[in-house]
Amino acid sequence: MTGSIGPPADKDHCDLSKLEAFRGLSPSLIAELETICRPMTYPAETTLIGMEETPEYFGYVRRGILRMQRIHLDGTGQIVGLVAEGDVFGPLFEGISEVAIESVTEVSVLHFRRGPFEALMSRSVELEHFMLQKLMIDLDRTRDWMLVLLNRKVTERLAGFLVVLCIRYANVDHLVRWDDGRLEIRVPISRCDLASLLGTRVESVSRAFSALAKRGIIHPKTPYLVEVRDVRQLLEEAGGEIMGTVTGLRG
Amino acid sequence: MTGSIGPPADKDHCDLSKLEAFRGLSPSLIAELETICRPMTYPAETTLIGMEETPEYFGYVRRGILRMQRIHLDGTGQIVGLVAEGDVFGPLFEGISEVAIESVTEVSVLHFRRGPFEALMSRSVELEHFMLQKLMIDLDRTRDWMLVLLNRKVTERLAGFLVVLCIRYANVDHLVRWDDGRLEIRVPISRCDLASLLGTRVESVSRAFSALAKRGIIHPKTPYLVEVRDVRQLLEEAGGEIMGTVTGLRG
DNA sequence: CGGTATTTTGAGTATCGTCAAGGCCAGTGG
DNA sequence: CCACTGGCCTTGACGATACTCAAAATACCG
Repeated sequence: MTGSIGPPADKDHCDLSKLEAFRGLSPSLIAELETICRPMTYPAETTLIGMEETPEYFGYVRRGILRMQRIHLDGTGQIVGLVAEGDVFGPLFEGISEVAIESVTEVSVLHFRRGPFEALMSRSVELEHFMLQKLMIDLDRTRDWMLVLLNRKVTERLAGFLVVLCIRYANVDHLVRWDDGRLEIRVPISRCDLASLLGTRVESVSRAFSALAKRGIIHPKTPYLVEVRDVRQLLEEAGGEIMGTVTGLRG
Repeated sequence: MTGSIGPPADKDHCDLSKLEAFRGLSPSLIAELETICRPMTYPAETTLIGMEETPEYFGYVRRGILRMQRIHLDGTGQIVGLVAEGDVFGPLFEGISEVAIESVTEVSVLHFRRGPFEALMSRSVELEHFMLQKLMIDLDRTRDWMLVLLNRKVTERLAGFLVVLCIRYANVDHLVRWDDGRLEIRVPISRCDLASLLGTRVESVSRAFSALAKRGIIHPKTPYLVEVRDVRQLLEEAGGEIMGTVTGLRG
């Protein structure tokens, strides 16, 4: 066979129609998006977008974990959220980024060039509507995370983190696995980052893991792999009834 | 003079063009919005929107303070945010409300009936764009508030609350007053609500006020009126450099 | 297998939560 | 007008939790 038949083997081509996040968009819009889209890969611990910077692109995560981080003047950083497969990141419009976006693991992302993307958004009601819905989801998730942070005990916040992880990334990146009725969670970040995310210290996070383990709620196999032994108790620890209605929890 | 000349003295008429939040919208869109708008007043401690409910309207606050609250099954509530003059509230589209909206003080709001409002939004790109920007602001503010909650000490979270109050509501509702170089803040909620908002207990909030007062940073005149004596130290306590870039702080 | 970084554990101190008591203010009724 | 009352705020005392510093144990990487 000389000359293939399918689409050209353009290494920069992005097939958006296969991605869950873009499901429902019209083929023509997807085609237009694909023209301003470029796949990129970054190693772990890389700054994709600095703080107070107007990046050249708007991003979509295909694989890997990133953290949203507020950098203080003294160099220390405060993690304010994670970005995972299927999430989008980066400020819309002229806005400067309020947070830095850094890779935790190696990441594979799609870049949408800002200028063309925003131009397309002003032309396409469909895209603007799409972004509005993404924003609403983001807002809901941020509010949900706020509820986790409002827990007073570290064990409660840790439990909340694990629950949120299960709910948001149930079928993502092999983060959560239902293994014959046992729930296994891959903790995607270091204890240090987790401490920052939960608003506490590394030692307290470690003690919280130990405390939940001693109560038989979880069983940490390695620092990055946790088996949940009692989902009900975990939910209760995470704030109980609250989490029953968390965005995205169905069933 | 028999028969007035100006607009009809319709008591239900809303003059949106005078409201800061609607600045920039085209006259025709404002006119359309005015037709589906109705002014309402509620006494303090009233539930405007219950949890898990699809309200009949979308709201805009003209005067007063409301709280967003998550109600648990056991009847206790967790406050997740405040809504003040110029803010909008209520879920868009079919979404059920994730939080209850309750008045703290007597409030004067504008109702926009959901059906017509959403219909107008799908017709008017301008309105959809407007709502998208409102959502982005909301998201930024929620992230800012998250930073406040990530502070470990109650005094720091209280300082953060006061700073956020100054920044967001600088020229609203007489909440903040620059009195001859002295800054006076009206605390719009009870200690009990404040404790819930900060993720702590009433007693700790009270102690935090006392601690900041003893250090000369603030001077509580009444429980609901605080004079800030050292803005710099207050900012530092609130998280220092972080708050320097908080959304809306300019200059 | 060794070296390094990360994680966990330990001990002492600071902060917070809990329970209890007291103070302040507004509204009520004598 | 004043005492009474109830709600809210503040303060005190004590136990629980978290932070700090230090050291040990474990995991990770070549």
